[in-house]
Amino acid sequence: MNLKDLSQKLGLSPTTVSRALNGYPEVNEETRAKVVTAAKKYNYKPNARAIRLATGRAMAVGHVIPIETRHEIVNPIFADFIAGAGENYAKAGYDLILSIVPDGDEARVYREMKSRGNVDGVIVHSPKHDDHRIQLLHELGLPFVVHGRATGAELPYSWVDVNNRRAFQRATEFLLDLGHRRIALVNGLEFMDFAIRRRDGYLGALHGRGIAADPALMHSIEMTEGLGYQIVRNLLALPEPPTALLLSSMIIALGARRAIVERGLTLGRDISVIIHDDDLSYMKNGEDVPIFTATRSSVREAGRIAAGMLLETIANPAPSCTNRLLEAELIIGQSTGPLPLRS
Amino acid sequence: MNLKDLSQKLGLSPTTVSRALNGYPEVNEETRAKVVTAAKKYNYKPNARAIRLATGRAMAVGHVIPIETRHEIVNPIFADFIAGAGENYAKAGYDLILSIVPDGDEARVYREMKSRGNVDGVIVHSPKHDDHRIQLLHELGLPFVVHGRATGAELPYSWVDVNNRRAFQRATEFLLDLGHRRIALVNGLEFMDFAIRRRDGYLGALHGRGIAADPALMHSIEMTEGLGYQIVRNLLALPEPPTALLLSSMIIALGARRAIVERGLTLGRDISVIIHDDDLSYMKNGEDVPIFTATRSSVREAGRIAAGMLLETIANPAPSCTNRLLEAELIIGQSTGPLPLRS
DNA sequence: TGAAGTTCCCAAAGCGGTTTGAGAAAGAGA
DNA sequence: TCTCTTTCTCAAACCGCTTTGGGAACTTCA
Repeated sequence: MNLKDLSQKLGLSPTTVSRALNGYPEVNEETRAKVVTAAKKYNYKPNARAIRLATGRAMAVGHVIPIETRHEIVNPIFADFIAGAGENYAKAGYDLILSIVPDGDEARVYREMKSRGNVDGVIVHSPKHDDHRIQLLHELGLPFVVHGRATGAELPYSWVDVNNRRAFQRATEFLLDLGHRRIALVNGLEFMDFAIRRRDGYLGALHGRGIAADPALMHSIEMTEGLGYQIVRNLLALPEPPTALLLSSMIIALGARRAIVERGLTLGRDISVIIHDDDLSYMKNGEDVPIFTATRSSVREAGRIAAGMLLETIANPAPSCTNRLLEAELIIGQSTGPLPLRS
Repeated sequence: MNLKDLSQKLGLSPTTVSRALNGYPEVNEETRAKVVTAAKKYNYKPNARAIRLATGRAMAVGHVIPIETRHEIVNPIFADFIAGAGENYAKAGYDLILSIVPDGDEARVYREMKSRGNVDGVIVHSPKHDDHRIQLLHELGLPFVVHGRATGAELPYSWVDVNNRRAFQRATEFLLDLGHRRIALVNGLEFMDFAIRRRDGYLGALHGRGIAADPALMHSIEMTEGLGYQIVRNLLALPEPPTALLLSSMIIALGARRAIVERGLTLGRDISVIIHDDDLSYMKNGEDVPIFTATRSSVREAGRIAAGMLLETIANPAPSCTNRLLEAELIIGQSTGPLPLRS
């Protein structure tokens, strides 16, 4: 059942039927009612392919997700981010096109999306420091919103980000207030923009109290359970081990906990841990009582916001940019405590 | 730059240019070469929207991912499954359209995909026991491949699945061989098909040794860390606690480990644990040495296979069905050991 | 009564490709 | 030389919708 069939059944022209269904004012309300009920009756749904060609809009947004090449790791936060974003797309009648692309091959994909015209805009995931993709998308004229920021981009652009710097500064200060002085940082890979900001927050807090950062306590890893375990095990084996850990993700924390337990230490008593919690649906930081003290910010909410911004940009391609800086809340859990007395 | 422009520059008709680029035989090789180089020079990429309308193919595959409504949980295996599937789609020039839909609302989405024609086929995720979606997709005539199976569907259909029953039977037998008799099962929700099969495998192994299943040791939960923790904590607090655990996912296992450690027990010595490991990229079961003894099967590989099957079905819509049953390997890790002597 | 608006609907031209059916040019066979 | 193929190219139709530019019928106003 297509527009032509339907219009014939109604004894109207395709034009009128199309206008009636799309809410144009130049059609009699009585006629419109007839058309609408007929459309429902015959279960008429306009062909998406035809609409796209006729309107020149793809009615789709692209999410280009880089996959870490060496270990082929897909960042697990994507599932929740996309779940949030998807809600908005569905409401607006947009499709979500997912493209999982090896690290460094994204430029090609963006160019192709632009020239083939199968998306109206894209969400940029996992921005690196000084990310070249922003420049490219500007040149291509493809609307986009960045999840995160890319320090160093000279042109303005739209983004949604967590205040990573402040979150890690606060977390560090919280540990300092508890008396900790040897605080280790287990960060994500520090060519990622978020990781740089977190390190800055950590260093800022230490500096504010006149404490020198110890490079032996600062690590930058891919955020997996296994690496979290290894790094923390090494840290605990140091002659002067840290008394507190600042961990960039829940998954690192799971490995860290394994290392801590293995060494016979008790979380929150022998050693304090603060994590950053993206509030992933399948990996909650405790159901009622938080397990870890954490800086929390829902990545799903970020997805919702980013999608909303992108749809807005597509609908109204003004040259202006919107930014949204989300503050992480500091959740006090059971994994932090005062500096233990020397044993 | 569109087909018309390009053909004018070449002094050829759009027909010839189109045919040259699409490899039709009725065009002179010399002409074809000219066309191809010109296309490259002017960076001509055919408009995806026009191709779709003209050919009647959407050049896209839909993944409808149900979101558990109460807790809004997105199954974390999707990220890896889709990463695997995406490789195949990219090669074939297909887009991957992701649709995250509240539990139970999938039927509407499938119908809409069919009538709007924005996909050529779909992958069915998370089949339930006697899943109605299979019947629906048959009626709609939309090509599909199921990741998993749905016991009770009367018509044949294509699927890729792990041999869940055998995996859990082997795992249970392995524990029995180690002398364990009180083996607990912490399964996924048992309206999910995979969970039913796993339970059957577990029960089959017990039955094979003449051991009665104890309902107090069998649990069915949403697979989260938090619930894994709660259930295992309760199990360990029983007057006669289990000496071994069979866990349906790595994430449950993380919670289980927390409960075990909290109780002061040592994994693999005081209590044995076997998990099912989907080999998620960000949640490996140990880098070199496996942490948990596990039945392992790569969900990413399953994604690759499912995508390949679907593309095949779309290209060649024969009435036949393909099935692929993947055997999980049993990985011996450090989390299992012989039944400890009575303390 | 005639002119000027309104209101409602339609024919036709698009969007940018693919595909059909046919024709011109070149080569082969008689 | 003429006819029949084969080879290559093209004009035009088509995919299913939107959108432009009228135009008929009906009001309103002078």
